[in-house]
Amino acid sequence: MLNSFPAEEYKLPFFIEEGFSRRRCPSCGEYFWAQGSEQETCGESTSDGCACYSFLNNPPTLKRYSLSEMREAFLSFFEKQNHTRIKPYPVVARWREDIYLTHASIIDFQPYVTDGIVPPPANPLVIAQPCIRLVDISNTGPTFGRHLTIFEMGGHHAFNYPDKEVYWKDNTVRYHHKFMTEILGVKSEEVVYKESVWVGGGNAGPDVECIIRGLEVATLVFMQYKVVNSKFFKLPIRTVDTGYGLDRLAWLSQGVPSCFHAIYGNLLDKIFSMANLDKIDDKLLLSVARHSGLVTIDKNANRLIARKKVAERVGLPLNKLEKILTPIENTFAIADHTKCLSFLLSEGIVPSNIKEGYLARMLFRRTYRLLQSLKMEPEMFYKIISMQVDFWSKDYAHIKKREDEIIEMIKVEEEKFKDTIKRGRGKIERIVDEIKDNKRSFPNNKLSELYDSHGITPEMVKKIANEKGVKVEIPTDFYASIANRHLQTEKLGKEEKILAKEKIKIDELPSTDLLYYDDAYIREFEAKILNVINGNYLVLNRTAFYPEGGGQPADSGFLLVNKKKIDIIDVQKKGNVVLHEIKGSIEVEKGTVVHGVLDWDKRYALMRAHTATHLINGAARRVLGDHVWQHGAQKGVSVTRIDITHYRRLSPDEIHKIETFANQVILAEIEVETASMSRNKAESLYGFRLYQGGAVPGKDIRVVRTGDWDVEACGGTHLKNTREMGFIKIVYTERIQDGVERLGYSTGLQALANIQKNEGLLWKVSEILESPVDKLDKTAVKLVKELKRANSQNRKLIKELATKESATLKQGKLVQLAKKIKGIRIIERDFEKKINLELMVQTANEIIKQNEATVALFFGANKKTANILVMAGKVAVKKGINACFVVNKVSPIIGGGGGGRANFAQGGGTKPEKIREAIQKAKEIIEKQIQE
RNA sequence: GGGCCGGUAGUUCAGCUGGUAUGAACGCCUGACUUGCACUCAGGAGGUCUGGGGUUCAAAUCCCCACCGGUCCA
Repeated sequence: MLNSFPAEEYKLPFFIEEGFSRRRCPSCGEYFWAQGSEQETCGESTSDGCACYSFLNNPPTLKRYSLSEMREAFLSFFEKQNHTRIKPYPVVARWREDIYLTHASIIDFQPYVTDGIVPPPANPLVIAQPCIRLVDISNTGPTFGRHLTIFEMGGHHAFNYPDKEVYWKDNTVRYHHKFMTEILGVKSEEVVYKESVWVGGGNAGPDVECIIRGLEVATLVFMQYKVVNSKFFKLPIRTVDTGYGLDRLAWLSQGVPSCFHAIYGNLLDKIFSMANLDKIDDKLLLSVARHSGLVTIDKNANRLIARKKVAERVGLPLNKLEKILTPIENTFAIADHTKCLSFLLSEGIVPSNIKEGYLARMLFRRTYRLLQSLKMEPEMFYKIISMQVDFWSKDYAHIKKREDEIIEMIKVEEEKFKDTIKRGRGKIERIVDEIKDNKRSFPNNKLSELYDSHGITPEMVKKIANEKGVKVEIPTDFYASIANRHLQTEKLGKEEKILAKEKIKIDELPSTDLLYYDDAYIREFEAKILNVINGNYLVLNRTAFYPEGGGQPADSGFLLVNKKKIDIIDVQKKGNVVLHEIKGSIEVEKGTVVHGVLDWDKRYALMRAHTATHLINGAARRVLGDHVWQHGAQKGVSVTRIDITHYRRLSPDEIHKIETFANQVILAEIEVETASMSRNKAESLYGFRLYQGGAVPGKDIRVVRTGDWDVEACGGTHLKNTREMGFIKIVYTERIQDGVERLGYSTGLQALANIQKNEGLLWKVSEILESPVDKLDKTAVKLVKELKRANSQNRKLIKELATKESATLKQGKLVQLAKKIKGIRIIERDFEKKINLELMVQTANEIIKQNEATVALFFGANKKTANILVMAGKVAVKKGINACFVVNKVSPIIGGGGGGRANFAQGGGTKPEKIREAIQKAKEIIEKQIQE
């Protein structure tokens, strides 16, 4: 991988004109451009210590800007420079398959714009994009706001096409410089440009980082390469990708101790006072802030090492600084995380244990722990979230609309987390108690298991163990070892299916004309054969066969080729070409005209299913809330399913409501309209709700709209009108993941069939129970009650029987079977064909209870099996009886095995005819045991 | 998308190298002693060991499937 570009790449006319010169930082060794002769180092407050922040209490700007003022200054400046202002995109990147969250402004335009598939919404453009970067989560706080999990990136972007140049490196830097100096009023010689290389998201290019008074405030990236296997390939479109840290710029202009002070102002003060941190030594805070650039927590450097450096410079003992700073940093993090959560949840992320939902859960749990560490009550969480909602609604109105849902989801999360903690505590206590009893140390593998499988952090284990006086050592590489564990399992699980596909040069074939998009109701069509691949894949110039896609299975049917019927067994789309897989193989000339006929019953059922999916989705959103998104779907002829995000199990009421809503739409006879339109238009008309089925590729998007009920980007075939569906019935629901509910449903006659099936079942049960259907619930309750009573009575009876049985034995009716040797009674009893092990055991128990100097030798045999049971009282065991040994030795005679303990053992076998022989042998062994 | 853990009394769990659920604690019921702090003591009730298959003489325990839940990572 390239780690530097030639110096030429950075030698811009602007630098030469303005008297900038290229220098090398003696501290970090990197090259930079600066104007004045005074600038010796790169001027950035790095972990190498090239500089510290000199803007604190001493901002270089003409005035102080709040974040929203800074945003406006940035946007309007670039508007004046002929950039079009674009509305921010969501923080959840639903239009992309490769990532969950928007972590830079350029994300909005990848991959379609940067790859040249779709034109940009404007060119050049300017945007202020809220971004989420959870990779920086451990730095959020300790770096005083240089890192944030949520921040706003100002970006002015230009997309340069081979035939249309907008602007490139030189102008980009000129714009930047103009903004910093003319608008913000920073002195020109205070702006330092550092050379660097930017690689990310499969793209790369040179970039310059802009440093002012120690703080990096912007990165200007010149994206011009695609990275494939560590090699760079020139892209046809060169993209100006700039990122201005609007939060950092606000910080710079205010000169306050931290970026959090700059962003949140009064809100931060309130959180501080909620955390009982009213008396903060501002002087100390500022002097720590000056050196906070030294701190960066990553895999190589931990919090303590960074803190040590700061402590040295501030001149305080490490532990004292640690004690003062930790609560402050935690409060910073709380301010940041609660904002991040508000944004995430407002866009319908449901906390769960998979995908983006997991990120929300992780963020929640981290914040919750931070609150605990500050001894803040959980109610504070809600208060702060509400404060955040109000604070940000001024600029992002949609957040306020979702406030109730946000609070509800946090409530559910809190309950879940409390449960986890409670369970965890119990688990730890049990382990610790056991360790204490055995005086062993806490095993490390237990620590990993607790964390990995039960979500219990080693810190929590340590705390609880310490309370109980057991020492726990957390290995320093604990989290690394967990990561390692996952790497290993990942390797094992990665058994990629290599589909040995024949090498078809699909790209060279003309794209298939898709008749089903012109009219979804075409059942028969004429087409020409363009190609036959491998003898069994037909390529036609046009087709009405729908290829598998968007959760809709492929059509089936047949083709008439030279009057011969050929069955279509699968249809797939590769690129723009539809492949028809046929049964068997065929030899046919190219250009032959064929007649295609669809299996219409199947297709029509799938159309109903597909439209039904949109209805259910719309209904679920109305019943459950706006956080509901489609998480996946599979259409079927008899049952179709949709997975939706929701934070709770669906109640029967909710299911019925969804069902009712969907049926009301059917009765309302709503037209289903499909339209193809440009991505930009579709997004601006309907918003990102479109992407229910995930990211959709391509320049143009097919939009399926069911009145006001539902709008989705969808490539499937749909009914013309909802009335054709007839009827819809939800037949099952299940929870496939925490936060994801699956709904299964059928339409039309199939729905009726499903109901009839269930009704049939009801009738059958009613017949069996001899109870009318409407009384079945009561009958069932009664029956279960009775069954329980019968069971317990049965147990009682067995006990009673056992008592009687033992009494009989004692009375001597069967005394001939009892034998006394050295004071030990051997009671032999044949239960014959009535082998009831429980009765045998209970009877033996009773006998032993009466006289511990007894050995019970019970047995029974029916046609199939034989059983032997030996039980010895305490006295008998002391005399040397070992029931287990006896049964073990004897059971093979009856063709089986057996075992147990010294006082009790049972065995059996499949040769009942040999039972007498076995018992004889058993007696011999027992007698021998007593003799010895 | 991948991995790990679990489902046993009303509750939290033990038992799981197959062999009696004498299961434990808390809760519940009855009685005694007390009448104020998790009172104490004596006794008792309470289980189709999530469901369905399989292996076995024998399955809560081993194997497979389904359902329900927990958790870590991308």
